[in-house]
Amino acid sequence: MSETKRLVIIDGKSVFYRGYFAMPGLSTSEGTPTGGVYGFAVMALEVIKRLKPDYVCVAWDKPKTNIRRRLEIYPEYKAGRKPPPPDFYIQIPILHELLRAFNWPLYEVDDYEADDIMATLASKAEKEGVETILISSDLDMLQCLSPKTSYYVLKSGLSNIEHYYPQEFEQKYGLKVEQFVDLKSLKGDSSDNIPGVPGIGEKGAVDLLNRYGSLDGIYENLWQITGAMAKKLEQGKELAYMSKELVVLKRDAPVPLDLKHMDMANLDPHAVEDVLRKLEFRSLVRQLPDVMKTSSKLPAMNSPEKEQTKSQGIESVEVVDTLKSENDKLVLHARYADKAKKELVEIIISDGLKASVVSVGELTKKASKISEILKGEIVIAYDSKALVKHLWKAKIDLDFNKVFDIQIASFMVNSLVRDQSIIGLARSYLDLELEAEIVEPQKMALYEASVLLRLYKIFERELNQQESAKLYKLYRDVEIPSIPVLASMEEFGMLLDLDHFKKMSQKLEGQISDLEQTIYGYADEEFNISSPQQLAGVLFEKLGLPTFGKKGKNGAYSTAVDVLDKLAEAHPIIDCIRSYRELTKLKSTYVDPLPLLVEPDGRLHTTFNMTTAQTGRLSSVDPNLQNIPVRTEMGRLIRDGFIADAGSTLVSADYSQFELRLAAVLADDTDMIEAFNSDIDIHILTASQVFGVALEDVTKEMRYAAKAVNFGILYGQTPHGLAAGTGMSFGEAKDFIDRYFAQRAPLLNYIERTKHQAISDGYVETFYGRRRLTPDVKSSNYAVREAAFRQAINMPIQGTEADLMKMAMIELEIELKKWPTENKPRQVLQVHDSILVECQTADAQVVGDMMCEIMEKIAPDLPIKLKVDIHIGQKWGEL
DNA sequence: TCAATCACG
DNA sequence: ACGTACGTGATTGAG
Repeated sequence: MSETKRLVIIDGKSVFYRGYFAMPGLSTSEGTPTGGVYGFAVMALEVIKRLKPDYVCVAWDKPKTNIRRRLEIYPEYKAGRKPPPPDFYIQIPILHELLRAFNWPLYEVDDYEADDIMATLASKAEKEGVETILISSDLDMLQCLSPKTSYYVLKSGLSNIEHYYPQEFEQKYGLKVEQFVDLKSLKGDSSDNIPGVPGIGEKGAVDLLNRYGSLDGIYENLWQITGAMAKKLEQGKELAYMSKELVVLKRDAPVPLDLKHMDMANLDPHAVEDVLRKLEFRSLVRQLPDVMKTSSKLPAMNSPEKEQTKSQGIESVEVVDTLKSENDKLVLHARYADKAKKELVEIIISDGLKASVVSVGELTKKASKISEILKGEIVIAYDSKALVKHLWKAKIDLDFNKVFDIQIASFMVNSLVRDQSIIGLARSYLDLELEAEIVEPQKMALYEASVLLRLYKIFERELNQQESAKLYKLYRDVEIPSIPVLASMEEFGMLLDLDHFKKMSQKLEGQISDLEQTIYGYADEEFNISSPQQLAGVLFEKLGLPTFGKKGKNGAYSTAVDVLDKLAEAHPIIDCIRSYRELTKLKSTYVDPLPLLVEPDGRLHTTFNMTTAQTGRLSSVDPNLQNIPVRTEMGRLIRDGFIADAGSTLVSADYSQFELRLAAVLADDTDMIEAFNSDIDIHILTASQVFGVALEDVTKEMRYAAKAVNFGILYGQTPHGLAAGTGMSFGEAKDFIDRYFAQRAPLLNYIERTKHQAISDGYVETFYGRRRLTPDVKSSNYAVREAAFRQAINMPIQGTEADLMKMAMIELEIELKKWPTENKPRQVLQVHDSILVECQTADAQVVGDMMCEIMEKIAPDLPIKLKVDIHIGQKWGEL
């Protein structure tokens, strides 16, 4: 380990008060109040146990009258603060006694607040090369953050702590630490009564600082700022600079950094015990031996399993090639700088006994060594998709035949576990409390790596539970192999026509403002059309339109499309509102944000989530490319902005009637299967059967009704829902469904069978064994229970679709990799029943044929013909 | 942070 | 008398 020493500086009063309010009225049997001291003692023991400091000291706030410096600047500073309660002063001598026992010096200085003292000491420690951890509850301390100084913020409640390194700060605020003071100067702080610039809040301040860098920067560039913002800034200039003086911490407090007097080596455990006993803190006395015994800087994790004890003392080693596990298993873990996992910090390779840490900068240099080490080993990872994308950048490949992904495994074993993070899984499966706030980020990854090894054993066994090991097969042959396919799609991305988006935005802008004016005209007032509340007010109160009694949870009348559709005849404003909704949705969700997400390669890179949808489907985020509009004319124009590169072409392959075909298979409905296999229009067939007319006599309306039921059935629809969705009356809908099931008895049988399985087995599953647990079918709440049944009915259908799509993508990828020419075709997107490929224009036809072939033949064992439609074009919108 | 709304399959 | 179609993600307004 390194030689770096660690100093903890505690804001004494802040900690004291936290205990005081958390333990109101705590006292000894003699009646001495001890709440605040207790809070301090709890914190002190935590500090020793968790942080293993080499030095500790305490800073103390002088009473308000002694902070002349700030009061001279602004007499209202900290106005409104209540004086300390009466039993506060009684406890101070007791606290001093406790501090003496710990041998922790206490610093208080006239005219300097505790914050200033802490900042001063932290600066001095930094110069000495000492790592500092600050503990307080005032966010002003954040300005002290540096690579060597971190900050624990105490929040309300006893265990509510947030730990900040500069990294966390920058992530949370989107600002550099140096900008913090300017942020406060702008937005003010009501708790300290710091004014800031009136009218500017957090968001405005952050925005300004991002644009102009600093307070000075903002005022130098004031001429660039327009409108209300400029006015506010101009008028608030003096207040802003005065606030800055109040906020900025003084680092010249006359206190020495006297490490000898803070040294933990001087702590006398017996003296501490005596004081704690005297104060009747019995539970703390009991904890004491446990707190004092550990001295290592890298604490061992508490491990319920004996077999692993040896491996818990992880150490960081320099030389990567000393790592070669004895049992063919290595954990490969990544630490990221951001939540989206876009920026890698380092990777950790560990066999459970020791660990190597490779920073991102060294990754390429050590690539061949790392590849060699991983070769032949089972590689245990969490979110290997995010990880492998970073490895590929460094020219390191992963053999996914040997990868065990904990996140995927956990999700397949039980997707209902609320917290599927590593910390959450450690809690659920290992009964281990890993507190992210307590462990430093740098070491957290090491802890997590050792946890992953233990989770591996559990999930490996769980996946193989059933005699047939169906779930494990699905995991090994479908889920894991689809990871590199998806990773490669994410990495490749989709090309955007930025010019197209710009033009569209301008066009929409104009149309929307026209609609606004028309709507205001009808309403005879200006209001926020996007606010359902205000809109309801205009429609139902001012214009007196009928409400159909549909209300939301907050009691307001609904203005959703189905309501608006019914009102279309009643007032011309309705149609404008429908258009307004459509256009603003398109503009603010797609047209404006998408171009901003384009990366330097001109492409949009989504992330596919494999562990979100409870049915096994993928989801797509940042951005979501699976809900790009297509249903309306305007919407489809957005797809025209998704294009193929020069010389390239897009090819799409869509499964036709995918879910209905699968429902037929799962229900073993030979009529339906036969119809699909002979290419009969299923909705016409259904209509003819239900209405009792010949195929050729089925009208458009009859087919439409039949189609609605065919789809509704997949979700367990009720007569009421069908009526609402189609405009039938309740009686007609009920009648229709009855006749439907008379013709499709196997489907009804499937529904009953599935509901029964959900109750008796506690889960339902897809054709390939993917499971969804169904505890809610036993709920005593009618609505919850019925909803659970509908989910259970739908899951095998939607889930089998998801399984087959992944298989198809894996097969397709294998074939595309064999492509003979330099520019191989690439899969770029999956949207539940369709796959999009970008390829050389000359290859398009052949690629289309190949996709069709692979997808239709993906499951020869399935007793139904699958049908795939191919489309080719330059723009997605053309397909 | 939640509810409402609406985009997709 | 209930409460009414499955699976997602993003934006907006409002407390």
